[in-house]
Amino acid sequence: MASKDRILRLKEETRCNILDASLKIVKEGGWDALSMRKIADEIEYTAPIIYEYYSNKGAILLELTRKGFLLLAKQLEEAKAKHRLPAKQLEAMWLAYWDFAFAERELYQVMYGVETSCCEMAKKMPESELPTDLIWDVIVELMLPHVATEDEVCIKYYTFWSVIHGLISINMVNRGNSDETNQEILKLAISGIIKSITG
Amino acid sequence: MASKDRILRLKEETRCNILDASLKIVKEGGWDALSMRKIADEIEYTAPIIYEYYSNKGAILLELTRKGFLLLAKQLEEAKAKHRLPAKQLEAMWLAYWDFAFAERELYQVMYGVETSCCEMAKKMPESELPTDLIWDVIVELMLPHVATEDEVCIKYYTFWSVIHGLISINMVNRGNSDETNQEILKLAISGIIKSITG
DNA sequence: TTAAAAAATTTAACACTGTTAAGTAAATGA
DNA sequence: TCATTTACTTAACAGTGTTAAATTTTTTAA
Repeated sequence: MASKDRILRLKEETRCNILDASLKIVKEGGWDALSMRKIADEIEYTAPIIYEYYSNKGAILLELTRKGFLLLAKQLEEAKAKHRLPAKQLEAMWLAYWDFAFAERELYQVMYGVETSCCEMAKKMPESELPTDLIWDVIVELMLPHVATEDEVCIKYYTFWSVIHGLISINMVNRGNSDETNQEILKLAISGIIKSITG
Repeated sequence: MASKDRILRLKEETRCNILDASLKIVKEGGWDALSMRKIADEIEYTAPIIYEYYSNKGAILLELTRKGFLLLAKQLEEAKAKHRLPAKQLEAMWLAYWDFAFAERELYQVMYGVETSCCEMAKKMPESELPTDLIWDVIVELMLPHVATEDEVCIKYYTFWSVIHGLISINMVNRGNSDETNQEILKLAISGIIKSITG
């Protein structure tokens, strides 16, 4: 029965269409815009049909997450293949990682739990700059007697902030390391940047 | 009319109770568990009453966010006050930042857009370790001829990952820096860590 | 004290969400 | 052609944020 095969192929296609439709909706309106009924609209079915292909909404997110990791891995391999020296490879891979995050912004968000909605919220809130200012001032003082430009301090500040916020995020989203490991990474990173300032 | 004052005081108290109730619910069941009706239950009113105090749910989140920034700033100041040398102050402040993130996990999440729901999702997905493994291998190779232990590579890997994921998150949630600044931070951080490996 | 006005609070409703069960239409097999 | 399976839709439930109307309570004025 070749018709069985045809039907199986159609089913696989619909499974794929659901993922494509989901990603399309998310790219147009963000993760909040994604709903089962909108997906159904997009693939020209009604909502309950989707449950024939994915057990629930979470399973769709999970599948998109998986696709994201595979795509990222592929791009890391390509970046690596362009160089011979490990140092160059490593640099190229992290730059590829960076590019992936913004080229596939929505995938990166679901892969690593980067919130999307609170974007415009934290802005326009003066209190949000309080912690920044406090640390900023100490960095300026640490660089004395050299009078640092805005850009110089900015780079130092964001390097500090990135490594610490990154480590926090990673640990919060998929609690990764042991406490000792975290503390070691933290202290090494902090003292490293401080040394790069004091020379 | 002193009764006016009393009423105003009661109103202010209810405003505060709403925030307290919200945070309690979130601490018990995560951000997904927070709903207007549950808040109303907690303060022993019905849902529409809340709109007399906050224009919508977002305004409540915003107020909690503000409280978070104020509390963080306070703790940073306290950390700073414990030291004289700017280098020691800076270290203490970042460690205080770290402590705040986990002591006030829910506040940190809403302040900086750290997703909460996808926690158990990315786990148990083998593909999620693909990018990690790829980069891990190159780090091992870069450290040759020294044969690195698991822990040594782990620290290097997470330092890389933290600074880059952190910078990505910061830019995604409240798009901060210019492209040039980001690239500069990125390249400096990457080459810095690579140098710390190759010596 | 009582009637009227104002404030406080609740009930009901709307449009949406994910999800399930029941019903209907279409395709398939004998 | 008839029966059975498959495909699909409609209807419903419990939940969400939010608004308007109805109701109760409190305050004010006569």
